[in-house]
Amino acid sequence: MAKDFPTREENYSQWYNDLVIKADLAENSAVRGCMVIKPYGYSIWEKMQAALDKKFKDTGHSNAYFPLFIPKSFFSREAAHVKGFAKECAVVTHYRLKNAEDGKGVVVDETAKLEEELIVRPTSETIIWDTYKNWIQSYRDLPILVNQWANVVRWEMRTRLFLRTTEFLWQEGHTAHETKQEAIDETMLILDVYTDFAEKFMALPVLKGVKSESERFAGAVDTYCIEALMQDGKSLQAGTSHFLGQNFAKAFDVKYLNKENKLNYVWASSWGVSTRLMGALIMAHSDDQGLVLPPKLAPIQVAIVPIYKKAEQLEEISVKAKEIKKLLEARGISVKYDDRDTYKPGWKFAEYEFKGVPVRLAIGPRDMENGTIEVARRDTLEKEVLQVADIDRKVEHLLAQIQENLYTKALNFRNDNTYRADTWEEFTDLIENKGGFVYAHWDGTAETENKIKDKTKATIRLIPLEDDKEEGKCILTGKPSKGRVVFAKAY
RNA sequence: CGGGAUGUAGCGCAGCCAGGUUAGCGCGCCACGUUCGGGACGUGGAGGCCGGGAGUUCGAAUCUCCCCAUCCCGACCA
Repeated sequence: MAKDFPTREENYSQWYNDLVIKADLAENSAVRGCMVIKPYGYSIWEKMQAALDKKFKDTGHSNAYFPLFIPKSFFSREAAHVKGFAKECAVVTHYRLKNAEDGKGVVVDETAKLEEELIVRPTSETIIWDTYKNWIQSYRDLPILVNQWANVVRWEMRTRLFLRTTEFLWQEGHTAHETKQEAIDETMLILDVYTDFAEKFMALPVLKGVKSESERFAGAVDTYCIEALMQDGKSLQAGTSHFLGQNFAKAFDVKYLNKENKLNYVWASSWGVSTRLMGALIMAHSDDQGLVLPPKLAPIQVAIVPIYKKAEQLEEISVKAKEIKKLLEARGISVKYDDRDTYKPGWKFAEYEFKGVPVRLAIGPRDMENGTIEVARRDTLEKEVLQVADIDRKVEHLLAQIQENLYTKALNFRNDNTYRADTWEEFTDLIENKGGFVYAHWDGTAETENKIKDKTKATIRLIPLEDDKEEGKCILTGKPSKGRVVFAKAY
């Protein structure tokens, strides 16, 4: 299936593109910039959804669903918001087609023009705050802790599977609170939820921080984020959580009566992660042999391959294999027993390897005689022959070990690719020749940030939250800096 | 929207410059047989409006013009 596959060294972006397609995760569709997420890829996304959804519910949130379409006028209510999204909105102007006069196909029926155009949501703050206005009258209605799983559309000029597509899937949480502090607490709570998810499920270490003004969400007071380092030394924003202040409450006139019978604007947060996480997952762990998936997100955690010559052998092996499958499933492990006769064992080995299945078991006639089984792990590509007794416990343990190992490997990689720069020369050298995260001083102005971006293509990924604030001088202007920020080239 | 390139079988490509029988090759696909502990082999077979349209010509995948689509670079991008 995937023999001619470039190494990361040879061509990193080709490696990524080929991996996504050849591992059956997604493909380009007939619609420019929009992808088809294939069953194998989608089942990974479903696992992500399930884990995140549980975390949201466990922290008191409920799911709801708001419309795909947003009246155009809603967008202009919040000035910064419309400015940020105006350039990438799909607009619905008509609601009917008709047969073309020349009989060739259909054309837009110009008489069916919408009174007010509809925007296909690039995010849902506006429609949601217009709705919340009706839900909120008193402090007793607060907080509102709602999340929605949805698709959104942002008309991107250039797209890449999972990393940037015109339409993508995500979740967006939208909360309303009595006080500023509650809204900030919510923003930070979700940042921790995302961090925990990235580290525990994706095996992906992330940096937490706040965005500089130029990277801030359109309409937010503060945007917090988690950033992860990919194997090519570029940073990927894996999730954002915004403290919206009272911006949307004021734009949509959402007030509540407090206990003192006084009207106040509510305080808000919004937060989201998207199918972009799939890109992060792929680029964080995979190698030149293909996809590597952390056990907690792998659709198939264990593949069992029988090795046999005759039909009677297969029958005998199948009995044993199915027995093992049951034992593993009893421990909550997802298992695929692949007894297809249409592919040879070697082919199957290569396929499961390429698709990142964490553990592969092989049973052949020799094993049947010796009471053994071959166990291969995807992360290290190591193989060993174990006694089949107690195999379910051994595999369960191995899966946990793989999960741990992937995280450690990714963390070591990040540590090895995190630098400090004190001069402009050091900085440009690191950005150009090494990549990775570079901690450096910055004078705090958008102007300097932009100049650095123009000169090096590196941007401020985040301002660390609770780093020891060390004073210094801006690497570009030499002006005073209150603390180091994290620079990197980014996706 | 600028610069460059490419459209030939499901996928990847050759053929085009120097027009000429039935358009090839690899992978994949189907059937049968032998195989099966790291991507098997043999034999036979199916599959093409050569991106679309117009033109030149006795004759066009090949030459000319127009159109369409895709990819790469740039601009753009919470």
